[in-house]
Amino acid sequence: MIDTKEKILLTALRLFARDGYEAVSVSTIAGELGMTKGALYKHYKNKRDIFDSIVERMYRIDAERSAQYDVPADTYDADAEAYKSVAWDSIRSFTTAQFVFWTEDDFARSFRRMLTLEQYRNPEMAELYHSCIVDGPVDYMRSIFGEMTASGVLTDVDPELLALEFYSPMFLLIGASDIKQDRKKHLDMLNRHMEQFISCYGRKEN
Amino acid sequence: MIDTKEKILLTALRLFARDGYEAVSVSTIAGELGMTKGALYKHYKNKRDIFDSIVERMYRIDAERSAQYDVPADTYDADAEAYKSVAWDSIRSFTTAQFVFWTEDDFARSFRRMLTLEQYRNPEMAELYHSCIVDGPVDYMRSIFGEMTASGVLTDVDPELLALEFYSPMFLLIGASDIKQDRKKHLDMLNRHMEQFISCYGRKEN
DNA sequence: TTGACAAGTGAACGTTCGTTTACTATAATG
DNA sequence: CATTATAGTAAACGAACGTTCACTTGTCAA
Repeated sequence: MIDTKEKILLTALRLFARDGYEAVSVSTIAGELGMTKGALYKHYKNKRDIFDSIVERMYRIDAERSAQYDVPADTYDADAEAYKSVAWDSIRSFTTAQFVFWTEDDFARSFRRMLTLEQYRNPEMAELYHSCIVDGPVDYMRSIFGEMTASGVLTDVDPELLALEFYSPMFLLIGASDIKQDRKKHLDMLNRHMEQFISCYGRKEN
Repeated sequence: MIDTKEKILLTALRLFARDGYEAVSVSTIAGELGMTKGALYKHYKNKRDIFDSIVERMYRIDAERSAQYDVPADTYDADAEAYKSVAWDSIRSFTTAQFVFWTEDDFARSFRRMLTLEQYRNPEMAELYHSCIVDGPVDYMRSIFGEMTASGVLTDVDPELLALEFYSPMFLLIGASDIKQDRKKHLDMLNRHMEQFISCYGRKEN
């Protein structure tokens, strides 16, 4: 089979995401694929090589997604009222897309869980974990809110605090989705949170 | 030494919290204490017994803390304005105490990290993790906010949404404290969040 | 047809795992 | 003083670990 290497990577990721890297044996990965562990070494030079390939893959996926979502936001030449609704709309859809990505996309969901399990052993994984789903998103929202405050679309509360208020419910709901798979309810809570946030901090008028 | 059993428990917890249960060997635990692994079996019948003792210990600690913090809140016989400030003050101090507990108390902090690492393997650990630091606190705040809304001290937004808005920043900051040990900043953010929350949702007048 | 190569088997490697056992030193108890 | 319990060591157990290797296929190009 031509995509055996891919199957190994995905199976290993699924197991790493449940049990942690150390707790998953090469035999188990091979067993899940109906082959012997010796065969794995035709595709990866060792167990760590599989792990590294997973991380490398995620870097690639993340780069592609960033490129896709980096609308330069230079389109605020229209009137203020239009800019306002466009800004909130794009925040809404971006946030929802991020939530769906981290909770429903098989690779991203497993990768996030794997990072969760590796964060305390490996400083590099800790850094990656936080830049992906803790500090990273908060910093990103802070920079957006900073611009919006400057444009007068937001009340002038400290953007860092606003970013925390905005993102942390999403962070909690992502974690909650790992156990209760009540997708509808979590998405609903996320949307209600965003509306609440906008009604609290979005400026009604100029 | 009379408290060897205690030292074993604390050392094992510290290692479990960093590497995960499976990745910690009995030899390593013994080695950290300067003894051979055979000696461990004079105190615990096997490795799992150490883990179970840790969980049992946390149950005990949690029960003691609940008993201590369960002020029956039956003291809202004073005038509304006084009740209001008393309610917010106790929420503030309770929240801060919880944050300090989960981020600075050695046992609680390690236990929380251990649960984080075990949550995907063991449904019982998943349940415990969420009841301790995800759904549990949210549900608790929801019931408090429900009462407060009924008393007219809070705007009548859905208490479940309010609980999410209130607790999730604390949840994120607890996680953030695991890497950046910027204790002052996290406590500061938590306090600013609470003031922001109160100014948003606390009724200024009756 | 032949030869090279890719992919998988199964056994073996040395190491480490959790656990048990025989034994020893120390300290408390009759 | 004799004895019994406690807390430790050191060695061994079988099983599982990651990894390697000789060997067998099947496929495809020369």
